[in-house]
Amino acid sequence: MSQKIVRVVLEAPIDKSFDYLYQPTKVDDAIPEVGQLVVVPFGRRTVVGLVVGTGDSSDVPVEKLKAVAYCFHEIPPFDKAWMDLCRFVASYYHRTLGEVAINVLPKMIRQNKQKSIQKALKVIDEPVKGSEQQSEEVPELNEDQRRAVEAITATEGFSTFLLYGVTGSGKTEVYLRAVADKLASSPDGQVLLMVPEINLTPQLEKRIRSRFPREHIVLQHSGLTESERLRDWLAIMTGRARIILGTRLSVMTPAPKLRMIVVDEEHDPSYKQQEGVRYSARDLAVWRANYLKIPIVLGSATPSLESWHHAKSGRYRELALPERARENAAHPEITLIDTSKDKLVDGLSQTLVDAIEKRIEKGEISLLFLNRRGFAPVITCNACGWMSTCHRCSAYMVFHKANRILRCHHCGLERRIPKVCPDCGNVDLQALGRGTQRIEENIRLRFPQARILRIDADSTSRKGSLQEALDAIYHGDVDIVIGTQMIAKGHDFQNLTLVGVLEPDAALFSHDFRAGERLFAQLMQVAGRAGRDAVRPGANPSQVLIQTRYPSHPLYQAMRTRRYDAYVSQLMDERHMAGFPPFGFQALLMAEAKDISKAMMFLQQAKVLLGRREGLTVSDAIPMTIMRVADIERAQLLIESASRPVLQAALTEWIPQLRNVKANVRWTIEVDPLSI
DNA sequence: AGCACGCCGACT
DNA sequence: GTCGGCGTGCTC
Repeated sequence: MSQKIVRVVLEAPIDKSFDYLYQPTKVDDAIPEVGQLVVVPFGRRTVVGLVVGTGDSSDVPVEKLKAVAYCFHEIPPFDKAWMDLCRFVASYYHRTLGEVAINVLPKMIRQNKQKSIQKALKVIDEPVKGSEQQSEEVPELNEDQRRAVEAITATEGFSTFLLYGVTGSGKTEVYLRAVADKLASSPDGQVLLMVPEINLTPQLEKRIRSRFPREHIVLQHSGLTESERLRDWLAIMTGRARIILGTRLSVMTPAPKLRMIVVDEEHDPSYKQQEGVRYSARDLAVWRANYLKIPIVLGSATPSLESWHHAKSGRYRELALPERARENAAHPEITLIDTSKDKLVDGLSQTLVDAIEKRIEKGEISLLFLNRRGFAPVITCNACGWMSTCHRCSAYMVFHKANRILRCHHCGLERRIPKVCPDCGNVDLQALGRGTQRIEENIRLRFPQARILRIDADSTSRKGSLQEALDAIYHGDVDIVIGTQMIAKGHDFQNLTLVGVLEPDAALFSHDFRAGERLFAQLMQVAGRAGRDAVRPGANPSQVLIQTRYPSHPLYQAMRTRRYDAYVSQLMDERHMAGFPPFGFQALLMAEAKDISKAMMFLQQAKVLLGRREGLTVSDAIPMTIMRVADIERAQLLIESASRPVLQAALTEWIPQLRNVKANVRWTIEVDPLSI
């Protein structure tokens, strides 16, 4: 009996494996091992699957068994560590193993493009041609940097470091030294360096390549062509690639000799996958490091509250870089413009207009930062500053235009919009965060002679257009740059000496409890765009002007004094009181249907199924106004617990029951949602 | 997830 | 009389 049974998982929401027969076709065709990729017939189609077990018998009647169509023998089987990573992701985010494991593979493999795979395998066999010498000079470390590097390199086994330092404090140099140390002490080891968005930080790749000219360095991000992605992925999984520089998706690469992980800008929301399997790449990186017993470095000027919390509790080791690495690198001067005194005219204060004029005269560039991210509007009183808060959970209630009501996205409470301000009786209640569209037109009117450049998702959709725009700034071909958060990251520009922040307040009073944390991070980053080496002959220091109605708000005060820690401790208190992360854990059940009532009915049924549980809070079903596609309506149910195990146990029991509900809605569970 | 099968409404 | 809507069930 030479026929073997192989158990295979497939990319489908079916939580079981399927058995197949395997008959060797050639003499050298070995039986597939656990971790091997195979191609199998499944229903009417042929799909790629992952072998999770082998055996001599099956519970399925032999006549029902089909044969494995093809085994990827040329690709080594995945190791146990990678399989366990996928298993963890599947269980934590409540997906099937097949969905996770197959979903993270390069498209070329998922689609079984054998010719391309053969070609890529040939390419990675060729020796890497690196340049001969190190072209970048290695900078001296300051005292704090040296201490950080020593702490990291002295570590054996698992440890999470939080490298906390402002822009310009030299975090990158610490990463590079630690990487150099790891690669030297582990001749066949690999290191993974994660960044939020690689196309915005091309200079990091350059710097790594010149620092490690002889090493095999590969990229993993969604901007690569499919054949590049495949080639580099194979170089990783065969252990040839030594340095992996990638975005969130690189956390799932099957590096067999991983010795260290770095997560730069660990607070950045783009580490959260927002489609398919909605994982947090930062959290998975920590899990992976723990599993592999290797060190991991999380770096940020504005750490996430989760990481901050762990650093304070001693679970992470905090390494602070309080100083700027280069002595002549001055901080830009941050000034708050009180818009209750300096009134906005179509979004611009006189102080800002004057400042821009001055820069144009001197031939310097102004950057106007517009935080246009889709905030659901909160109702506010212009006279006394009252806000539409939910009296049940102290979150902000959101204005729903369609039926003209206020709704709390946290508990589901609904309320009529008050006709007058409940605090002062003023009749002039407004939706906060409106009117940003007019600002750009207004700027063009005010500065008709200025060369104005707009940088946002629309204006940079064409490949290379962002680079062109950045080049224009670099060469001084513009006077005023107007941009969204895209421009907050990446290069700093010598001749960019003024940063104006136009409408930041909406984020202060967002229904999204993470908005304040994110705004702070963004403002710090955008402030860093102003020329850092401000000590040029005869130059004034760069200036950051923030227009706000609430200059005494702790966020802005912390901004002005650069004391993130002061603001964080206030945020921590708020989160603690509300039971929000990092003090509580959340999951969202989201339902989509053509008819909102269908989605709502499904969620109500789901809530009944979940029942009442000790330590678990379940909101009402909440209809959402943010609709992705026309004709599709969304609603959601929020599940919270102070205990992760309690939340996870409830989800594990609940989800199989949900699968049996026949309500004809699309639904997904999101664990640890970024916003609710 | 796909994909087929199956049972009820407006069309050549 | 058929074409096609989407509810239901299965895939080794």
